[in-house]
Amino acid sequence: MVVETQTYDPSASSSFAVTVDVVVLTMSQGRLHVLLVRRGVPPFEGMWAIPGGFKRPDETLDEAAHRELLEETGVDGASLLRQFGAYGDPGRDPRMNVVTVAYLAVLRAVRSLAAGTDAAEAALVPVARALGGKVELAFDHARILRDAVAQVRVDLELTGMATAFVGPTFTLTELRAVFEEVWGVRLDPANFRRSLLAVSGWVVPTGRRAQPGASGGRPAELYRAGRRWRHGAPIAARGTRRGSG
Amino acid sequence: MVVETQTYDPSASSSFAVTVDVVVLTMSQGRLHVLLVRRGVPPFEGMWAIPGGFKRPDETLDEAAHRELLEETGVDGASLLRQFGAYGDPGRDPRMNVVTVAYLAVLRAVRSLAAGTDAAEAALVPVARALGGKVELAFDHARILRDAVAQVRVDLELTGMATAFVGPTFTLTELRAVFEEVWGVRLDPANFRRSLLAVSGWVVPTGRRAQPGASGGRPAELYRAGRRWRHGAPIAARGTRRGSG
DNA sequence: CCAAAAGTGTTATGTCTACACCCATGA
DNA sequence: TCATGGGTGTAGACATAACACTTTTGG
Repeated sequence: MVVETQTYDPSASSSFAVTVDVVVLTMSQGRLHVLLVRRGVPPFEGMWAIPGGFKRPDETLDEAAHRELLEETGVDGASLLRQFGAYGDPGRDPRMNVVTVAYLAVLRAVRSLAAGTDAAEAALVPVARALGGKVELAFDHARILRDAVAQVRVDLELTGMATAFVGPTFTLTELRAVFEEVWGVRLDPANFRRSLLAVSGWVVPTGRRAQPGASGGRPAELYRAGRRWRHGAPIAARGTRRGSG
Repeated sequence: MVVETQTYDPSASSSFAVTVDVVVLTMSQGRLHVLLVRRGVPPFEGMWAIPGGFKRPDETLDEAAHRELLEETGVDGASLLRQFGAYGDPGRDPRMNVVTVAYLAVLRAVRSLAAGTDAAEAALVPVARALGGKVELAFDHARILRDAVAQVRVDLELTGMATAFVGPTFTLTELRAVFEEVWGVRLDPANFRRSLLAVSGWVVPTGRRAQPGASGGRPAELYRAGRRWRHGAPIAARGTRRGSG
């Protein structure tokens, strides 16, 4: 058995470029969308890619992810940002050795995100389309996106990630739509409501009510995220599977 | 809003050394243990560290982790190996910019692991001791070990990681001990048995029986891991918490 | 025979699901 | 007043926890 103490002898180490890629997910028109940018230079010129950039030596990986998110979306601060994987296959970038650390950012639909950007360079793409083979992604970004979506499905059950998809106040129907879309299930509104309200702390009623839609209906109560959206599950994933995701 | 396409312009990137650290966890005398190596050179000379080494440009991160595990323990092949985090804080290595990708390896107690090694250079240390402030770990390895243990607790519920702690055949009492130790709970043997056997596929009876201990007792049936130890949970974590972990 | 450990049965309690029903609104 | 969507009640199915009891071994 060889015991190799970690010496970091420079002669034994190759150097890599380290990047941080941020998979920005959001709900738009009831569907899960991902923010993609179109590459303007080779390699993979013209193809869509997950936004990202180089890590600087004087910042942590988390800080680099925050910086990238800010640069790409203008969103700052306590936005939900979660590291979920590192990718370093040889040849994943044809020009140099690159190891990328992938982050997941969950945002509520930001209109300035699509509006304020030249559509040819950045766009919100439905995840189903981005992974459906229609859109060819640069590098190994299809794999990274697949892993990101898998991570969301797990985190939705284990953490309070769901509220990051909706606004500061929300109706339970809006929140339920997040679970239904990400998990590809249909949840009973009555039981969903009880699951969340059974344990005090998940959501807090604001006392205000939302405007009903044009077709009428009783106005829904507005809630805000409670203290303990981390860790523990408000609802279990073992719902009835829908036809498609 | 700045749309920064990923150009990998070398002038914009700094170079990093990339290492792979492998947190080897195993059960020994009923307690969770971690394999640590003692550093023979500065920095942190004489302190304990998580084994690891440099990633080579021509191998994937997973391959690097497998190679490190083989070099450290002699264990090869389909051993349970799982990436769980990347660490790149500036200054985490005082000499150079290092980003490390951390892996979790779960092994059943290998006697050659402790026996075949000079005790001054590698040792199995109880996790409680390694994280209890008694043992000072090099670099940010205390944080990495904490994250690894947190990951095991989650994976034990979400995947079939538990069987990786025991031998190719095992009694249900052995398997239950893994859950009890990692989660810090006390589980009812009767209900634990039912939980696993209720869904066929988790464990498969071999027909053979284990030898009872010196103090007698009915010999336990021997099982082997079933096909579907991934994904889904054989047992939920919401057990009664014990006094200590 | 007794102690110890494995395995089985039983029951009270809790949780989840499905669905019926009531409430508040727009048109 | 009707359609629409939000909110409440409830009975049956199912899962969980607690614990008494039986089985099989060593001494």
